[in-house]
Amino acid sequence: MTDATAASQNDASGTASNGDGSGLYLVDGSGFIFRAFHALPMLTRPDGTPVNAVLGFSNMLLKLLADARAEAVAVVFDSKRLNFRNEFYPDYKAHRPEPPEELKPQFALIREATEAFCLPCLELEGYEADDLIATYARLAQEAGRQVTIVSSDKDLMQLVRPGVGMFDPMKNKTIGPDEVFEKFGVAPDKVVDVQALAGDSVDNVPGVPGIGVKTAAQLITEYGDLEALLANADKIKQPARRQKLIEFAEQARISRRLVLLDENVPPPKPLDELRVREPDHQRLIDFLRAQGFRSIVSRVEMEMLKDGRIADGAGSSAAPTSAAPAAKDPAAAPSGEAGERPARKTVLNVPEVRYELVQDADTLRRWVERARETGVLAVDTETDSLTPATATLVGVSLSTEPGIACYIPLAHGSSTAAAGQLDFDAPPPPVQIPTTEAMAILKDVLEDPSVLKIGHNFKFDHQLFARNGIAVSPVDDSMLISYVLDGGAHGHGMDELAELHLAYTPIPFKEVCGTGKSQITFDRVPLDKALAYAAEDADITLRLWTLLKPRLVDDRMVTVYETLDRPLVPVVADMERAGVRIDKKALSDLSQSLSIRLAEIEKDVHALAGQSFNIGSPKQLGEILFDTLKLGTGKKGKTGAYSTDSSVLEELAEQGHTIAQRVLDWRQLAKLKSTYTDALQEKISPVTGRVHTAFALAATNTGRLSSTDPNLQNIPVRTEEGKKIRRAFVASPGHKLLSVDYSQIELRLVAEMANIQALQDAFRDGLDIHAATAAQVFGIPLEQMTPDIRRKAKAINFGIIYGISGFGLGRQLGIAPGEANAFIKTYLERFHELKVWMESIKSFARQHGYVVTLFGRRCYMPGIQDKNAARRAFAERQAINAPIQGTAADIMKRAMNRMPGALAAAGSNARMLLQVHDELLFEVPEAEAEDAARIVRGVMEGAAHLGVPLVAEAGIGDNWEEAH
DNA sequence: GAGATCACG
DNA sequence: GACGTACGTGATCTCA
Repeated sequence: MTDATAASQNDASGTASNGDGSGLYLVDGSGFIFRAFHALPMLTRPDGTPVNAVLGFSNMLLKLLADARAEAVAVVFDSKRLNFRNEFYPDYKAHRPEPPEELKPQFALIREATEAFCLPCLELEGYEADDLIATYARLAQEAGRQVTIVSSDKDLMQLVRPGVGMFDPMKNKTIGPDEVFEKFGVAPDKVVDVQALAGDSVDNVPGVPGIGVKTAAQLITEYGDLEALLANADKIKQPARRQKLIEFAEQARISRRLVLLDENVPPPKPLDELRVREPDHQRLIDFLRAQGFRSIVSRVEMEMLKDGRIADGAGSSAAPTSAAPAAKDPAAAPSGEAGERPARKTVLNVPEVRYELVQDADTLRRWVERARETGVLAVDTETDSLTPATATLVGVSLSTEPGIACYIPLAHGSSTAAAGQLDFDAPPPPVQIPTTEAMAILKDVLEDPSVLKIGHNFKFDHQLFARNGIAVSPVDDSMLISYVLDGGAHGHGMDELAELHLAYTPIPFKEVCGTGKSQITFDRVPLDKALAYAAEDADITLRLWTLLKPRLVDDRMVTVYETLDRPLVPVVADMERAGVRIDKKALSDLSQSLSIRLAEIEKDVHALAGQSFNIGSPKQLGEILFDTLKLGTGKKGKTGAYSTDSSVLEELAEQGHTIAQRVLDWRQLAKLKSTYTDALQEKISPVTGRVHTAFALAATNTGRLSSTDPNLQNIPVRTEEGKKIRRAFVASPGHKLLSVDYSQIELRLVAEMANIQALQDAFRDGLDIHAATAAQVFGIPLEQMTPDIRRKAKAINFGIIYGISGFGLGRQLGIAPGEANAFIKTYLERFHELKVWMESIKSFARQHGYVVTLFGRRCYMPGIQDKNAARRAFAERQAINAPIQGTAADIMKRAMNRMPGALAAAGSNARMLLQVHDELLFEVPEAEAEDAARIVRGVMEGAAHLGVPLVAEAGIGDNWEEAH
């Protein structure tokens, strides 16, 4: 974004002031601490002190200082003691629980942070931050200064007025009169009257019982204000409401006093002291470094380098640059001359950016040259759809160094004419390099082994270039680097990482293309907007890479990235591009027959219920079953609604209630129809005639892939009806489908990682593992094994993988938790190594906040230190499961990475199409099927060399059901 | 947009 | 003794 854009955005948002440096930002420090603490994943300093809220706070200030430009910023805190409201209403905020343990040490650190930023801290005993904010807002407004309250607290919304706005730093959204009206249904000056009636359970403000915000707003709108309403309470038509208003009139008045902010508290610092100040950079860096905030520090340092502040070793004493004139120094500049001061551009600002629109071949060649010099090139493609296998390439953006980027439009049309529509009045399309020519110029550098290409989710771009005959290499992916470094700690989308690491909000896609029905494709975006958006993406990608790449070495995660995730990009890109063939006719026939059967069942169910209702509505169904028909009492969930999930319905069906069984049938068929037979047909590409899923490489907490749009990892297989859908996945003419899956990989990995001798022996002997464990645990010889005992052992084996609990196992087996606990006890005695291993994992997780797979992948477990026992227990089960599931995922990735090479070396024409966690699906010329099966099994079984053998089983067929 | 439900490993 | 439970995903539907 250019500075001009940034400035205009600020103005448009209404948060900026007159630009004369007299504006004032009042940050609700206390409010922010709590919100940041709960919104951000737990982070600790090397010494164990939690600092997540401190990081959020620092990032927020940094961003604010960059955005606020010429404004003064002050941070306001609550005083620790009780405040004046408790004097007339002792219960005020009485139900507030103690702050969480991890938050307590952060209060002091946040004050330190404020001081490190050289910002004034405002607090006053006996008053809340909100009262101070109200007072300073009034004072500043009277002095003609524009005020922006940085908070999202609804209690502050009463202060919004001309000259006083609010800004929500977490949502990055301004709050003006319109937003206040949306929330309270009245103008800001009536907010306290509404709050007085509606009350607030969080702050323990009583209000009037039975009246919520909606009703309160309606009443205040009708009567003008609270006193007028109370005076006319007897005229209210609704009897219950009238009575409550009369009865609780005094309580409403007290509530109003509680929520009304005091604008006249004695200000702890004179308003004039709240002026723009130049931060002491060295002090700030020292503080941030002490908290271990590396990315933030390097950002500040980068800025200082740019301004020549580090070269001479000086911090704040360095000579001011032209962008930060001496008048900034409060000592040198007597207050009161604010009007003459030019807008400040602090060193904390996002550096100046230069984005160029490339519309001719020579300019593009210059960018290619530049990339050859720097050796790195961030690349991002823009298309007209999210399916890269079939999307049209609309443009390419490049960045060679931070702040320097370009956009090369290739297929932009006229922005006013609708796509494919003839409009002779429309302006002609813009000047663009023909796609083939641009690709020819780019091919050299994209395939140049000495230029590293950097993308964010490059799998997408890889496909587009592959379709243009370009095999991009070598490639780094900032999304995957982030995933390897911080998997489980947060998401890895570019916008989220930009917020987190760069304290910057990229231009939202919807701002460029709109949303919903009026959304346009990127080829219809005007070039100036396309440039700002697309070039920014390449710029941010490069910046993120610069920050994250060195951490791979520091955190010893290079091997995981280099051997598992990085090589996967071209492999999975080719799978997505290949797509899978679907028999559309089979699906549409299935849809039709399902429609008929659903209609029949629906008729039955309505007859059994004695009335017509929506079976698809769990709410209506619950009411029919338990209120109307009174089939048992029903159990209610958190929301107070009856649960009608399959376990409940199955129980009713067993008691002989036909309707429950019929609803179960209906549910199953409705699911199959809506999720699979209908939706899948629409996902067949008209271009390739196949379905192209997207495999997410950085979505799961354990290292698995996931599949979306459509999800091809959850195609039915368990029921007979479901298998019909799987039969619609077919091979091309002359081809077969080959499915190869790992046998019991997760249980083998438990035996390996926990070093369970007896279990390892059983696997080495090639025994039926569930029968073998049953024999060991229940002491029954294999020859006497019964299916029921084997079933129980199987359930325990699965339970182990999930981080077993007696309750869960009991529910699975339909036995009492106590009985299940006895099974677990015996199991752990027989396989005593397991218990030791599980304890060591949990202890490791508690100590480090993450767990590790056999191949070194880290999975962060934010909940492991939670004070709440249930949440902690949940995290402990995750901690047991993640290394098992994650190691299996690692092994599968190793196999996938070796697969194309192994197939090519053997001269096989098999194509890998899908991965379903422990299964790979291939399409292979009929005559080669058996050979391919042998090669694939070899690669999969050889993907890791462990104490237990890995076994892969292959199946061949004309469709997926047959091959599986 | 959240919650309930259910398809898969 | 308390917490509320099997682990990991994504899509669809209803309802506020």
